[in-house]
Amino acid sequence: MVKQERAGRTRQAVLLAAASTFADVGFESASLVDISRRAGVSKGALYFHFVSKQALADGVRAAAGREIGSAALRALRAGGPAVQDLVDLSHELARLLREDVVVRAGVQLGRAGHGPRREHGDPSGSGAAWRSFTAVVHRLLGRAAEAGELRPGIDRWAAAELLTTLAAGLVLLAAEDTARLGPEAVRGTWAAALPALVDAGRCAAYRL
Amino acid sequence: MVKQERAGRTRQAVLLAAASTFADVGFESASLVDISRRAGVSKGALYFHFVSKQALADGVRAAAGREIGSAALRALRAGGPAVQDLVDLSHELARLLREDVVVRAGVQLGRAGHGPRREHGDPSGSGAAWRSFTAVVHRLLGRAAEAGELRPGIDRWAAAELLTTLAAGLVLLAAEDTARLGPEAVRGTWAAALPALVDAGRCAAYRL
DNA sequence: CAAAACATACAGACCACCCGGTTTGTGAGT
DNA sequence: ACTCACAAACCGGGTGGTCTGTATGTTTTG
Repeated sequence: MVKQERAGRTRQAVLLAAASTFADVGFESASLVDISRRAGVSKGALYFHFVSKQALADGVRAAAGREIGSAALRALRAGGPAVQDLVDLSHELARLLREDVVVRAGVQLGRAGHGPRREHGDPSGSGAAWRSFTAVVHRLLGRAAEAGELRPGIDRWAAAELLTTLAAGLVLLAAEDTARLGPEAVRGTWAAALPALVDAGRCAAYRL
Repeated sequence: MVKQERAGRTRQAVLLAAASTFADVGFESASLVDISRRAGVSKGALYFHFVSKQALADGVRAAAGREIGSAALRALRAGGPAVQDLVDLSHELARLLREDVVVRAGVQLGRAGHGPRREHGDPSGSGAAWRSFTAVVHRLLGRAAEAGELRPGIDRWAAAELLTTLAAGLVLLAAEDTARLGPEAVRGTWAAALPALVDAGRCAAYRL
């Protein structure tokens, strides 16, 4: 029952090595020997912390989910103009995707999505992740609508799904060209998409 | 020296079986025995037509590329209002993705993108496919701008990349929920996104 | 010293690819 | 028209290698 703190370090090392390997070559092509070598531990140590390869992937996804979730929470709590908060959130997520291997591996594992077929309950399919992303966006849009920031007569759910689709598109395209997650690229996307949400005249009011 | 026509049939059968298998379980998890069983031929026949598993995947991608390319060409040739042509093209692509296993497998193979690392020349990375998609959209937007359909002062390249990103997003999200490629879903996306391209008043002029 | 944490060796399975052999079609020669 | 020779097309078992997961032994830590 005595947890050792060294264990935490190796667990983290394994998680990091796994994330970087998954991000590099994908789930199926990643081998556990390779991961354990990168982590500087043995396969036995790996299996001590994660009972299976799938559990390892789940661990990576969970860690990525925690990071993304906390970013979303911060955006919900920030009390600025809601659309501005939305823009800021997108930049923060892009930064995570650029710089954080765990996040990158997490969404990448969601993309391929070919483990054992997720069944009905499906608590961990990446579909749920995107749905909750849409929900966050929808709440921010609600605040924006109250403040009169949005074009009148806009369907907030449709707009939220639009932004979700855009985010998913960036994720997909970034797999081939990481520059699409750079600040300028995100800014450009916003510049093109913002008129769908906000009156053309007011677009200049936001710092993209 | 003389091609037999039975060969064409088996080659096609193998291609179809491979597409459906790849679409189901992904490239890595697909086994050649399984594919040949589904095609109703032997492993030897498979290897007669495709020298390697990678070649098989390339064949599927090429076939999918041909279908998508011809749809794009049709859209470029159709002489209607350019924005309407764009909408119609999107519906056609969505239909292909819904109903055509080969197309579905083709983009799916592009998504995972974890074969032997594509090098510099990279003629077959899916990045190139998306780029040429952007180019098609850009040309259609050019026609639309000439006809005065677009909002003034729009950056056509940025708009084309926006639509490409949207398409990529739909592809990614459709992997989890095929309904997103249904006509109503596509229509909804257009309804939300069109104001970014066209003056709000004129949106009603298009049949989404 | 006991349990936790880690290492090593091995078992069992799978898979891509190879290869010798068989069948099927085709065109030339008669 | 009929055979024959040859190549295209197809078959299916074998092979080498790799991979996940387990079983068992060793060190580290509270």
